[in-house]
Amino acid sequence: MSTGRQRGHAATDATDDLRRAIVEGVLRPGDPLREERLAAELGVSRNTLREAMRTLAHEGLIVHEANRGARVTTPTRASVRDIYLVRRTVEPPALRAAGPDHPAAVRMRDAVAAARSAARLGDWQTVGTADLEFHRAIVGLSGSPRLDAVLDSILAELRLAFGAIADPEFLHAPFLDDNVIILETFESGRGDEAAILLEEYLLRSERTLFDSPAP
Amino acid sequence: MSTGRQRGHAATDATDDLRRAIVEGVLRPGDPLREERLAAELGVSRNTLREAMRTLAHEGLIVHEANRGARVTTPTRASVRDIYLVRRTVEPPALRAAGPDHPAAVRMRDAVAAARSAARLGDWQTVGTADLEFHRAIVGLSGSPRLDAVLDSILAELRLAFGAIADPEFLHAPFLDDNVIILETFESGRGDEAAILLEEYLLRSERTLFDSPAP
DNA sequence: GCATATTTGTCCGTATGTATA
DNA sequence: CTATACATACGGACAAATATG
Repeated sequence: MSTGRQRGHAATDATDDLRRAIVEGVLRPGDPLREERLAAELGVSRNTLREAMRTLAHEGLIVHEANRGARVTTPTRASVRDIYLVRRTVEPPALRAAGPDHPAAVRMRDAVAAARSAARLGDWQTVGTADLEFHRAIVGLSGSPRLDAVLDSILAELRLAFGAIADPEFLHAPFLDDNVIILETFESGRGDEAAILLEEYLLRSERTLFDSPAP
Repeated sequence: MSTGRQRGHAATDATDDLRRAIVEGVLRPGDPLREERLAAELGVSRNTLREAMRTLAHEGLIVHEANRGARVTTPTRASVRDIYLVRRTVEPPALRAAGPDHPAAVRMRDAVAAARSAARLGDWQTVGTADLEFHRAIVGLSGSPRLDAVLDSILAELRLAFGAIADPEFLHAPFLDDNVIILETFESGRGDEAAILLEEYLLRSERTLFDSPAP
């Protein structure tokens, strides 16, 4: 997983690479981000790396301590609770406001399909990705680039918290059917009902995360 | 507006200075941000300035064009509409979920008081600031640092859009009483009702902005 | 408690590429 | 089409803060 692609804007590429490394767990919560070392690893200068780190700090994936550099953010119970509060605030209204003929609805269908087939193969990593894509698609119904950005940032943080949990099957398996039901309810025109189901889903999902070993 | 204060972290200070300059209209929408010039003006190096610009780009106050540098974001009808959609999504639920004994409620009271007394003096600039503080306080009821951050960013963008309008009295005067009523309704324990009033307020406020000369 | 090694925070000089007069 | 201005990016430097032996 290194070269080959056409690397464009160095700072943006470094941001993306570093974000991926954090979200995929290559860099773990609490890990210090040494500038010299990291810059060499990403193939950019220290200045460019620092630009990338600013962005990720703004996204909440890393935290700066004065004169002590940056570390990968350590998720806490409070931050997970907050993330789910944001999700409950942002996701259900999108289902309420849009109709089933909305163009973004196909994204929802595709995501559910991808999650189901990955689950049959036992690929829980992919199930997780598809699950998050499903919820991104829901917010996509609102047609708001700003709400999209909020959810992207929030879900990246959540994946960071997921990383602290060993067993992704335990995390995603119970909710596959929920997504299907939410989708079907929405597609049958009962957006309000789908929104309520989604809210319940989010409450249960949060509880699952809290009842798990790590955080 | 220059020295005197104790300047700490240069990058952070530069970010704050630049944000202020944009939000207060010293730099106007579409203005190019020349690195050499701006860095000198802010008293930092170009590298440090670039870190600051990354943050502001993430906040939506400036936009980068590849190899052509950054400019102050030009608000559009679409962006104003989106900003209000986010506000309607985030603000009313906060009123619904919290009770009138919530500690953040005093912020609401203070903001309303400040707006009223500034209005008596005809200081519409201050009225505007207090108005936004009122809505920040509402979201503060939710106790969510992430929703706070969302609203901060959104309202900074909105102030940028306000800047395009000549007459702040026209913009804020009609809504002074709304805030008072929303506050009273909330304090009497009718949070749901207050949320509905707030939603209507936001719809009217958006329309006022659209009916105004500039955007 | 002190001397030393690391690391950040910051700045400068400069090379390269891209857009514009 | 050439010249100019500018953004992008790199590498080196150094003081100050911090960790380490």
